[in-house]
Amino acid sequence: MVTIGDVARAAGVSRSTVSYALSGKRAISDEVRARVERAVRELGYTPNAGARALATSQSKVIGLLAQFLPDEFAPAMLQYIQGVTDSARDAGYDILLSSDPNGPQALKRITDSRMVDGVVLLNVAEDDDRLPVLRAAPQPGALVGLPADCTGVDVFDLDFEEAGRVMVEHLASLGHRELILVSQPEHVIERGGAYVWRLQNAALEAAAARGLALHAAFGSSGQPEIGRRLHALLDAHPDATGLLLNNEAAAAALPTVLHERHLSAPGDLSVVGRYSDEFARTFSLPFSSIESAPDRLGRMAVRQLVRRIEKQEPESAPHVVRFVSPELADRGSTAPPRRT
Amino acid sequence: MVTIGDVARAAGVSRSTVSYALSGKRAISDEVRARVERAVRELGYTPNAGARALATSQSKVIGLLAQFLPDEFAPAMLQYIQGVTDSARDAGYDILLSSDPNGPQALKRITDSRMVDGVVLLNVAEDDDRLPVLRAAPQPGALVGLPADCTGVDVFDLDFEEAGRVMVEHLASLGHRELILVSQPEHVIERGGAYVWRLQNAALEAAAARGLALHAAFGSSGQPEIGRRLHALLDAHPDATGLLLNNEAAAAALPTVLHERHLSAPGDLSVVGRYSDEFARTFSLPFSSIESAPDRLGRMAVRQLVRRIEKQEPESAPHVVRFVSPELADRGSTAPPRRT
DNA sequence: CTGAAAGCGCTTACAG
DNA sequence: CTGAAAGCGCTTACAG
Repeated sequence: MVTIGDVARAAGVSRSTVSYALSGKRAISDEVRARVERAVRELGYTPNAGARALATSQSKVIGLLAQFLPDEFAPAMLQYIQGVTDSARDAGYDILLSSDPNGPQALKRITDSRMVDGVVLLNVAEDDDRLPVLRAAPQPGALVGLPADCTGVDVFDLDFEEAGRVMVEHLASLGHRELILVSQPEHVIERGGAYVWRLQNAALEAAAARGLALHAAFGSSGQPEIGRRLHALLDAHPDATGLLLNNEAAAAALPTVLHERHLSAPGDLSVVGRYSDEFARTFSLPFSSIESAPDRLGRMAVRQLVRRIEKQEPESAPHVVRFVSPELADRGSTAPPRRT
Repeated sequence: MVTIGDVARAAGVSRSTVSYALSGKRAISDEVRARVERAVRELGYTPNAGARALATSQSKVIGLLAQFLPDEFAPAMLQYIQGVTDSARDAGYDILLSSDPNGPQALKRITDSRMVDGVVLLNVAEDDDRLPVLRAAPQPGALVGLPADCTGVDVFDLDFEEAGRVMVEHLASLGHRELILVSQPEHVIERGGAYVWRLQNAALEAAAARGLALHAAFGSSGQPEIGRRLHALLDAHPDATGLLLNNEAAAAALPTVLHERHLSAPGDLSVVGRYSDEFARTFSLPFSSIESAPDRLGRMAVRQLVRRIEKQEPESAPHVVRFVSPELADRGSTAPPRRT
């Protein structure tokens, strides 16, 4: 392999001069710089990442701790990953992707070995067992998802409370009086997916404040269960005129369910989901929905993380907890309820 | 940070002894080993990855070159990624994920800098511009997807030709005489997605051999275009009784299209897709399909790559091109055609 | 069975 | 404006 020594020899300068010429960290005469650049080009020199990391204590790599949980919704995950990798690249960082089911152990190894300069955690649970490890690590961390305790980390999440309110108020203002809310499976909550509660409780409160009936239920995360569940809920609440979905699988299954019941939205039922626009387009989902903005959240997390890594902020600038406000993408699946 | 020197001091031995005790590369007395292990545990020592990589010329990292193309189907991508990361972890490797739109440049940087010991390429095109870079790199590479020229790399792909034949023959044997095949968008082909041709040509041949009419068409990769396209195709070929889908978005859109046309499968139309079982479950797709096995392909690629990296095979063992044979998952969406 | 030392390829004070 | 040298934290021949 070609090393900095080869470049130095070819350019007729010292290795340190090559290093400085490349980093720009001290003034170099135009002539020498040109010779170095030429040698770099001709030899095809790329610095050895391990050597550089060892010398600088900086790897220029960000760790991305994802968990591919069987009962959580995979496609959304890719969008988070995409937001993170894209913005990391823009900032000059590579991504080390871990999907180890043993999150704390993987995180400890990755941070202790100094493979990464910082870490983004996806799928953060209310009481996430990776957080103690992250707080003990020397590198900064950014989370996508809101834990109970946010000390020592930067946190980014959709404002699920506001999302619940927006969903309910949108249908209330159209005149609906009885709604069904289908949430994620109970496993997700048990695992600490507090966002399910956050949306549901806010929706219940908003419904109570407006005098609406809101039937809150859990749904599973795949077929055929979720389809049966939707049928059962529609059977159980025949007078409900609005359906709120905080469950991507339910949204994906709903067109078929409506077909089977000979119903259509918004004629027979107004529907509001909570998922990304990308998801809606790819899966032909014709329902209005709260944009869950996974790519945007991933980008926000990386940008803040990079700011910390590069200490653009004072050493221990206060950590942030930032919520993306929900926006309703209107796809025409809501209308005033049919008079009964 | 705690270094091997700290461990050595705590255990009262030399740094080399610590290294050997940890690697097992030479005999160590039980007593010394115990002292070392204790010190490692108490100090929480993890070797510095950069230093180790520099000393051994091995990073224990595999590069994963994915491309998040806007008109290709995202959810399938996550399954490839999952197969790759999971099997890499099993083999003791971490994953460096690159989604750089400039694939050749990213690949060159990652390999030249010795960040990775080997590379897996996803989304491989017929004439993939990353291949020259990969062949010139000192690390081995494994591909998911079949390029025109396979020299110097290990290649894994679904047997799309056989898939086309299986689809046609399955419907032929049920008595269908006129079929429609919806492929990926033309962009995908122009970009070098030769698998589209491979499946289509084999299907056309099989149809010709059996005396069937097969209307081959392209479809777009998202809504609402793909829905309109399906309607148009069904309008144009009213006598077709079988529908073959080599296009995930089309499969996702079809339930709604059938609903809108008051058709059902297999009563009015027999349908066979080509996608993964995971995809079918998540998106409530009730159609029989050829299993595309993304996770399996990812695993195969990594296993072969690791074998090369670790030279378990003779230095330049012949490179492999391995096809996964298509299996038809029966979800009950095919039947003999309705008599007209 | 163990240790002292060289070397991996960089960066960065230190000197001039 | 440039160079010689130390040092980052490992591994591994070399010696005993």
